[in-house]
Amino acid sequence: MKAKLQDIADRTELSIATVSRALRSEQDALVSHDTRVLVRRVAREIGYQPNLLGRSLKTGRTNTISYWTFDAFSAYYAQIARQISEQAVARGYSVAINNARDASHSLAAAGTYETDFDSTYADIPMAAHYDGIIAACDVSFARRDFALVKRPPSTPWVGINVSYDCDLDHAFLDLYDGALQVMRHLLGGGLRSIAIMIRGGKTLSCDPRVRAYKEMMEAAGLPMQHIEVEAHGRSQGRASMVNYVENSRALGRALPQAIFCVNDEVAIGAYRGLCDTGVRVPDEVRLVGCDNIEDTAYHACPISTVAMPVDEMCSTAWDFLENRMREPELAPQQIVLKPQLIVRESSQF
Amino acid sequence: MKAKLQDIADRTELSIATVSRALRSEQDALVSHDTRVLVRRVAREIGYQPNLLGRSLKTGRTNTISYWTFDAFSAYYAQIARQISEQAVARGYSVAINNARDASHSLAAAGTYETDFDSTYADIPMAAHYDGIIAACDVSFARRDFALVKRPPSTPWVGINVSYDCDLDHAFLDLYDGALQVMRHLLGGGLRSIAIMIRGGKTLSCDPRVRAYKEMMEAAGLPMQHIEVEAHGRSQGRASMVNYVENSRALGRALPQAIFCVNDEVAIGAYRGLCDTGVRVPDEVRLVGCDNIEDTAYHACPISTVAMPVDEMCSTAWDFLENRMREPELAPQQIVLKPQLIVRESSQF
DNA sequence: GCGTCAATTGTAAACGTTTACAAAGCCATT
DNA sequence: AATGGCTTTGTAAACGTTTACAATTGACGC
Repeated sequence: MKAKLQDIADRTELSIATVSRALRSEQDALVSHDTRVLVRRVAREIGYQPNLLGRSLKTGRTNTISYWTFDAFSAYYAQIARQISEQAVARGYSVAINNARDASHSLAAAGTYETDFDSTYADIPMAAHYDGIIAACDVSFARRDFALVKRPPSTPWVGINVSYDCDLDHAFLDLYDGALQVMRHLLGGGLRSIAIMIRGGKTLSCDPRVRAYKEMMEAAGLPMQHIEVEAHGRSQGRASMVNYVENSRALGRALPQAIFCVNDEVAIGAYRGLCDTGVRVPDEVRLVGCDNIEDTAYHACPISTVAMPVDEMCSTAWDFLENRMREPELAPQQIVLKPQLIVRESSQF
Repeated sequence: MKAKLQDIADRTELSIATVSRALRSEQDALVSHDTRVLVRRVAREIGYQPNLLGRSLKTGRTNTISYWTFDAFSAYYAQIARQISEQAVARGYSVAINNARDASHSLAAAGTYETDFDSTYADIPMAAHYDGIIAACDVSFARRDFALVKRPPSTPWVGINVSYDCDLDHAFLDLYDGALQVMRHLLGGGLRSIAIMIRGGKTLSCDPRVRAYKEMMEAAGLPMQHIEVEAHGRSQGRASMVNYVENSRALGRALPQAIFCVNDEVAIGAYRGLCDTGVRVPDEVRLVGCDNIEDTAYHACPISTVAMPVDEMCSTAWDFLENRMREPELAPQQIVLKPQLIVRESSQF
């Protein structure tokens, strides 16, 4: 079967302990030079690979962290997952992606992410022995106390993506500020009729983007216009947009001059919906998305969006996590990163 | 610390073996009903979670498989990764995504996937104890013998995505057939000047899409036209397209009537490149991509593409893998799945 | 020749499980 | 009363490491 320490010990006529030391220790410490060379040669010859289970069981360290998320594979979240992964490899860790969507197919099918961490993160991620956790949470989660999330006690834990006003480690994006930039841009262009396109329910009441939108509209003395989508994907954005335009025409209601979409996928869907109904972008309706996924820049009419400092967020989160693993009693480490509005043709004046 | 079997044993005044049996065995086998109930109650009370490392070390099973890939997070591959993940959860497994790109930052940055499995899959995935491996390989790999890939000996292994003409388990996509459909469509529309847009080098000589393109063009007595891209991403597609159009204009050379792009990202980039240079799609140039990533359907001019049966491929691969784990001596299990051309506006006549 | 020290190696326990085997208890059959 | 079989439980070894501690060796200074 697979080679183990004992096999090397047999062949070299050394004890298993010496073999272990010869393989692990840096330089020629703890073991003579000749032994070191011999052991390593034999290890290579018989293709020895350490059994990580045995090692981890003894050391209590797995060199694996868990990335908890609601959605690892759609464009924006995939950027984050990729970054977390690459950082992991660079820092000598493996990462297990624990995707809440996987655990709830029906929810995934419906495209809704209103998932309960406690119920979907069932036994496997809880029982597995991770050295740390990076959790990217959803906006729908915002009102809950991050600290209440069920997780292995005393496992180092860092939150990313969306803010929760808690005193745990986190590297968050300032969605509120991003939305302010969008609204200043649109209002600054002289627009008076601006809608926001986002899911209803809990998300609507919690989302910092909605808060920024509301405040800016109220400050300008303008009424709020909410276009609802069932979920934050392309298809829902398109369906909702087509429906909205047709209704507006039936009612003789004017379309808004601009629509601020909760994310780029919805914006892309809305864009296509406007194409479907023959509404010109940006002449009749201006469009702004959020997240800066790659595709926004490639449309015939490139779509304005808000760029998120994903790389910085992820590497900071990793720094925080490594600090916490080294020094468990550290004070909470927190950073809130500013996004950056990117104006493209879809909202140019 | 964390609760373990011994803690339950102490509290119930049973032996550790009985506790283990009470927790694991189905029904009331091997253990009396009362004991079973008692043990489970105490386990819940003290929040017992089994230590997966200890268990796996003993049983030799980790209930984890590895997904080997060159790129887990771009749109098309993310679809596959998601499907593999969801299937894993549904079947009671965890999946570790071992991404070759993570291991080679420079390559990732360059957007080139010409990575060597042997060198990038270094120690971690080799040493980790996986029950099985699903490997999604790249076209650039096509000429090599799949069987030569370095991997833990005797670990069940299934190949997906691209064919390698080997006798190992695989669930492959018939890219050749997909490309035939594209070429029949374009030639059937009466076009005479058709280019293919793909990376040069090894990829160009190996790719079954190129083979289909060549054969069909030769059969029609038409010359091959190759537009090279540096890598198979949007930005490279755009840059290459802009460059090609400008050169053509400078040389007074006519543009091809259609371009068959190696994948959708390149097609989207090319589409944008044609917008940049003021070339109309599909009136002047027709465009066909490959993979059917979601974005293609949402552009102002929806892009024709080839839909891959990703879900079927992944669930079949999982079936194969589970069969192989159960029955190591099974004959090679193989299936080659047909893609399906989707004609959209970008190549309508 | 003896004690001290450093360098190297070995012994054995531990990490938390699972499981083969043995043991004990009980009941029914002879 | 002895035998056999069934149910339930316990004992102990094993999975492959790491590491505290002990042991051995040789060199060296006195």
